[in-house]
Amino acid sequence: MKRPYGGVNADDRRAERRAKLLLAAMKLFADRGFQRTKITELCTEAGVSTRNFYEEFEKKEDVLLVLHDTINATAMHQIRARLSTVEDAGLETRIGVLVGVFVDSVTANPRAPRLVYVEAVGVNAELEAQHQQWVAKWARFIQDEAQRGVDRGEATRRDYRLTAYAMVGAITGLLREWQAHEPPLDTAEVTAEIKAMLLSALTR
Amino acid sequence: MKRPYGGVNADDRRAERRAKLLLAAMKLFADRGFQRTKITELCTEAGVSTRNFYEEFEKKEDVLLVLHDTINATAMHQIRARLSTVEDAGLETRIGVLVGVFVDSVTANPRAPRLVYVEAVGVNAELEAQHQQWVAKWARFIQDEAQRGVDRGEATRRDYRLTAYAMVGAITGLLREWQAHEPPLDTAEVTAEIKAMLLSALTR
DNA sequence: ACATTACGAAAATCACGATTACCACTACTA
DNA sequence: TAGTAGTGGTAATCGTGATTTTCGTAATGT
Repeated sequence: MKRPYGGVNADDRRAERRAKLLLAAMKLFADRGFQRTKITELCTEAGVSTRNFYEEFEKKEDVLLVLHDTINATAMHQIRARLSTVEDAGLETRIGVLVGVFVDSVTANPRAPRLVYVEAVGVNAELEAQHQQWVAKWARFIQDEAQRGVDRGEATRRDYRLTAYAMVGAITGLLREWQAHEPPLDTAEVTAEIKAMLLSALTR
Repeated sequence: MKRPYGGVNADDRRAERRAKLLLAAMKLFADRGFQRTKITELCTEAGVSTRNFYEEFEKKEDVLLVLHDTINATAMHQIRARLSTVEDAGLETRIGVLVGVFVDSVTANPRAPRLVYVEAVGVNAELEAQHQQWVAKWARFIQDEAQRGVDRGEATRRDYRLTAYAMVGAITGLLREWQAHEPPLDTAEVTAEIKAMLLSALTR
C-alpha cells in the first residue's frame, strides 16, 4: 500500500514535488505572467509531470494563492520576531524596524513584489478575498503600533483606520514601482520614504 | 460603397457601437471580472454582433486599455479645470481641490475604481506600461503642486519623487478598499484622509 | 418596384490548453 | 528472482471560446 519508494517516503516525495512546483511558479508567474503560464510549462520548469501537478493542486490559481499567502506570512513573522526584540522602544525605532524588515523581506526575492502586487491582482474572488484579509491584517498591525505611540504620548490620539489602509496602499504602490522601474529604485531610499511617511502620518 | 444606412452615417453607427461596447465592458469587466467575460457575452450585453466587435477592437485587452485610459484622463482633465479656477490659492486649498475632484471623478461610477485598480492589473505588458505612464503622470502632478507649495513657503524644500509615488499608491490603495469594502467606506472620509495625508507629507 | 449593396445574427470552424487515461518502468516484498 | 504495487511520463481526449464565414434581411438609389 504505502511503502517507501526510491529510498524516500511517499509523502516526502510529494512534498519535494510541491516545493519544486512552487519554486517554478514563482519564477514563471513573475517573469512571464500568471495568465500566460500554462500548466504544462509550469510542470516542465519544475521537472514534474502534469499528473503530479493535479496531485498537489486543483488549479493554477491555487498555486498563486499559496505563494501570495506565504510571502505575506513570512514578512509578518519576521517583523513580529524583530519587533519583539525592541519591545519597549519608542515609536520611531519600532516603525523603523517594522518598515525595514518588511521591505527587506519582500524584496529579498525580486519576484515576490511582482507576484503579490501585480500578478495576484484581479485573478479571482478567492485571491481577492485573501488580499483583503492581508490588507486588513497589515492595517491592524499599523494601528496597533499607532496605539502604542498614543500610549507613550508619541502619536496623536485619533482614529487610525483609514490612515492605516492608506499606508498599506502607499507601501504597496511603492513596491510595485520598485519592481517595475528601470533602473530599479533604491531599496534604502524606499525604506526611508515609507518610514518618514508613516511617522508623519502618525504624529500629524 | 459608403452610403448612409438606417438614416445614419456609417461612421456614426460604428461610433455608436463602439460606445455601446465600452459601456457593456465597463459593466461586465467590473462585475464579473475581465478574464471571465467572454467576447460573446460582451457583445450580447452591448446588443452588438461579434463581427462588430472585431471591427472596433483587435482583442478584449484593447477595450480595457481604452477604459483605463479614459477614466484616468477624465479625472485629470477635471482636476486641471478646477485647479485653474484657484490658480493663486494656498497649498491646502489646491490640495483639497485636487483630492476632492479626483475622488469624486473616480468614484462617480462605482465600477471605475474596480476596473482601474483591480481588473486592469497584471493583464499584459501593454496595460502595465499604460499603468506606469499614468502613475508617473500623477506623481509628476503631485510634485508640481509640491513645488508650488515650496515657492510659496508652504512646503518643505526637498526631493518629492518617492513621496509622490507613495501618495499615488496610498490613493490607489484606499480606492481599491473603497470599492471592495462591505459596507462601503464613506467617500467624504476617504477624501479627508487623503488630503490630510498629502498635506502632512508635503509639510513634514 | 427592382436591383444592388450594407448589415447583423448565427452557425461553422479552428486552435489551444486543461484534464484524463494509458502504458511502460522501477523498486519493493516474498 | 519473480510477482506486484506504486510511479511517472506521454499521448489521447475533451471542452471552451475566439475568429471567420455564410446567409437572410433591410435599406438605398434609380
